[in-house]
Amino acid sequence: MVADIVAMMPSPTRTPATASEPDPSRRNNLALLTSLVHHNGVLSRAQLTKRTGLNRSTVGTLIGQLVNLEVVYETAPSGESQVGRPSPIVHPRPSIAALAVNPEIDAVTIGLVGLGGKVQKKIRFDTERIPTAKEAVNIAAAVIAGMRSELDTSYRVMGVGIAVPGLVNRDDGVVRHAPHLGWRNEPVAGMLSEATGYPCHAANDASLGAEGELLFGAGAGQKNLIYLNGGASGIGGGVIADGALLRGVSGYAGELGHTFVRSSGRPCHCGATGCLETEVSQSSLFELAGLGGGDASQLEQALRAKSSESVTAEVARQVGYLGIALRNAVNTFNPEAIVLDGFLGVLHSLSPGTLDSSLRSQAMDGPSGQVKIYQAALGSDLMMIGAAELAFTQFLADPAGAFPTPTP
Amino acid sequence: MVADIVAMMPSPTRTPATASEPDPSRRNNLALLTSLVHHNGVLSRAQLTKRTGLNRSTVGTLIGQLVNLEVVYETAPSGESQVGRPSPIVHPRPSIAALAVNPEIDAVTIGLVGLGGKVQKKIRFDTERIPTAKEAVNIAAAVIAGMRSELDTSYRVMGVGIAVPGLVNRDDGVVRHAPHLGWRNEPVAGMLSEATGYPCHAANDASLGAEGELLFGAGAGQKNLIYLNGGASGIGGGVIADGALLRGVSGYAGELGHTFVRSSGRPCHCGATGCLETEVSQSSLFELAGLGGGDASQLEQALRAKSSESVTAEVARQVGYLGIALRNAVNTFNPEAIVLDGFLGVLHSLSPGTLDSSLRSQAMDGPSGQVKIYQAALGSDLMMIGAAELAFTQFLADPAGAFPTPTP
DNA sequence: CGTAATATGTTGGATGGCGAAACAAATCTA
DNA sequence: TAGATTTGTTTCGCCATCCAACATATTACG
Repeated sequence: MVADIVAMMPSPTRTPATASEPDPSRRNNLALLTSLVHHNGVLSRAQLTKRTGLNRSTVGTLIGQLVNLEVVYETAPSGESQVGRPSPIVHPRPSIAALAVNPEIDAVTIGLVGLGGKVQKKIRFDTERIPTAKEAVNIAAAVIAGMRSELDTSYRVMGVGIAVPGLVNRDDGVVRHAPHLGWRNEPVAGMLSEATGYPCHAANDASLGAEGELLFGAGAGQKNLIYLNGGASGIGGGVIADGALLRGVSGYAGELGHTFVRSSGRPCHCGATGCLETEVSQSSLFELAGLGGGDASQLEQALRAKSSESVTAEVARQVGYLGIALRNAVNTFNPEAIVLDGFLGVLHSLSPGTLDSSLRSQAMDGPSGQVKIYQAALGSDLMMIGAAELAFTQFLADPAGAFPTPTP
Repeated sequence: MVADIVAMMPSPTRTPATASEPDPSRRNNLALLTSLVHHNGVLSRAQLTKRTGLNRSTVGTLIGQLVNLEVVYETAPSGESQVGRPSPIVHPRPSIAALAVNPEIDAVTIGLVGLGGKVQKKIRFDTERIPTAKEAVNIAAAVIAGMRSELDTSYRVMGVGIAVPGLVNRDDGVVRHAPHLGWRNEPVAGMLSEATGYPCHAANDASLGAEGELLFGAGAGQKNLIYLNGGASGIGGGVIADGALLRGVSGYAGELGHTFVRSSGRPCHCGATGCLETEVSQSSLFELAGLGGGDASQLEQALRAKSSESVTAEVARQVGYLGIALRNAVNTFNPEAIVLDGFLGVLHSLSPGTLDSSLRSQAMDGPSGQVKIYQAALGSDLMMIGAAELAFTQFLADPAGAFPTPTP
């Protein structure tokens, strides 16, 4: 129970080589408490004291400030009581909110997520054809404009997060290349910021999925996890290492969909051959299932119903390649958990144990020892939560700082 | 600049609270300064002020403390002077030192490294046969015992770091499996600590190599780099992500030597097939070069002298597989630099540009855009420096804390 | 049913590190 | 030689935190 977060202790494993840039994991204690409440939902003041390692009195004054700032509120102690004076419960205020935008090949989804990670609102706007960046921004801006009066009266919106299936430079919000959307060098964050007046940030969808699963989903509490999502637009990946999202120098890290899994494999749109994404795709599964379209759960049902030799063979083939990619990832990252989303989760669920045993036999003893494979837990809310987290980041780092005021 | 990181900021940590110790933020900043001086060698006080973002006066008092603690010393300003009052130069005291131990299949090397990263002493003890863990510990203990009087009079030894070619659990110092040494579940850190009285820590050699190159070598200043070392005992890897070594849940991360590079490849000792380590090895290169043994630079010379079709073909074959592994790594990590050591550096040097162009064509545009490939810079000192860093870690996190006193 | 034990909130005071400002020192420029 | 510039030094005030003592709310127990 001794806090994994402790007041004012330098991390012994990370001695900063250069102090020229602020370490983003360092926060003041106000931020620490806000993050705890946001990510864990409901905690008593006593629990917060234990988790932070701060003094009772300090936590008292800090919570007082957060109450004044209307970031959290306290309620009477819960029914289940122990010996001693009951401790009030601290809740995140869902009226502190962030907007989330997720453009896909057939729709643009806009969501509103409150502090604490609950999706308050989700609007899916189906598009006739693949939206251009401009169209996606226009759609998002229009939907947000429609919500505007409600947002202004009932919420404090901290910003907008955009989850894009492609390479995104998180620092400047430019989509470098989103192959399935056909976007190149689109400054979506800037465009949407211009259109709405809110501060906007963009990132890769799978990276945000990884963060969402880390904080609120199947991987909650883990510090090292790999998230892999399989959808119509290929396979995206996000990696959490030591509690933080792996970003790389430009924020492009985590492209596990392009892991090499087959010699003389088919050419991939990325320019290489034998990528996981080209060998493992959901289209053939949908065909075998006799479905024209649909989501992962429909696919799973249809494949289970239609179990035949050809289905079994194709599933086995895809699981085999997935196993190779996972073996690599496990040897590379030594994670505690692998979270599979979309049709990759279906593959795992259809042949339970196959991936596990494939990992045990292929990956090295040490790294593979503790790995567990999960199916993703958050479903369609995941992208909203992950994208909103992007918009919350700045606020969580400084909850007492100036609240951004939209200037449309 | 950075002012906000330092003052009165806690940092989330994975270590339990030693709540009894006071003044955590001062310790933080002391640690910051000590690390800067250690890793950058020589800096003026003015530079330290800029780098840390701390106030002039604060840096003054902190440096004063470090001088009192005999961690650093100041000298007169350097000759090259600008407008304004010259700023004294701060040097790390090399008498603050750490011991380094590196067992290999044919030798055990023991080194002494001073604060600032300079190798003060290096003793290579050749062994008749592959040393057992016990033998390696005995050798190291004996050599250290021989140095003991000098250590006690002229140095303050912060501990011992052991670099082991294999899977090492950094937390408990147990070598899980070192295939080429034939070690399994050997608590080397505990054994050596028992034998010498110094606090001992162990880690994977390539991981430590990565840290060494990051802090003092070819990758100095980078925040995202991949280090790959090819030696007689296979291929080891270490990854620096966002300025910190990638460890994974048990510290086994970074095993890039077992990246999948070939379908239906040869079986590897790790249990899988098609590993980089089985397809790319130095033994065939040594054969072609007509050498029975030797180091990387000898190999390079011999291969250059003996250039023939068979040499060219084998080099091309190995570079091809290395390219696949690097492509994976680049897509996964989006690093700024790749540092190749040992015979992998030779491969790169023999066919300059091949790896680069192979990366540009295979890896994705975004991630590969900024990558540069380097040959390792530190040579045989690297392991000493990396291992010593392991022993310095605790000291760097709390330079004012209790200095460990050996109790033999 | 009342007292003890336990856990936690609350308050006031003490601590200690840091930044700001004013001043001093050392160098370059003109 | 005077001014500009940069940096070390000193003093002072701030403020987040911890500590200790006290208050409060609940369970445990006779």
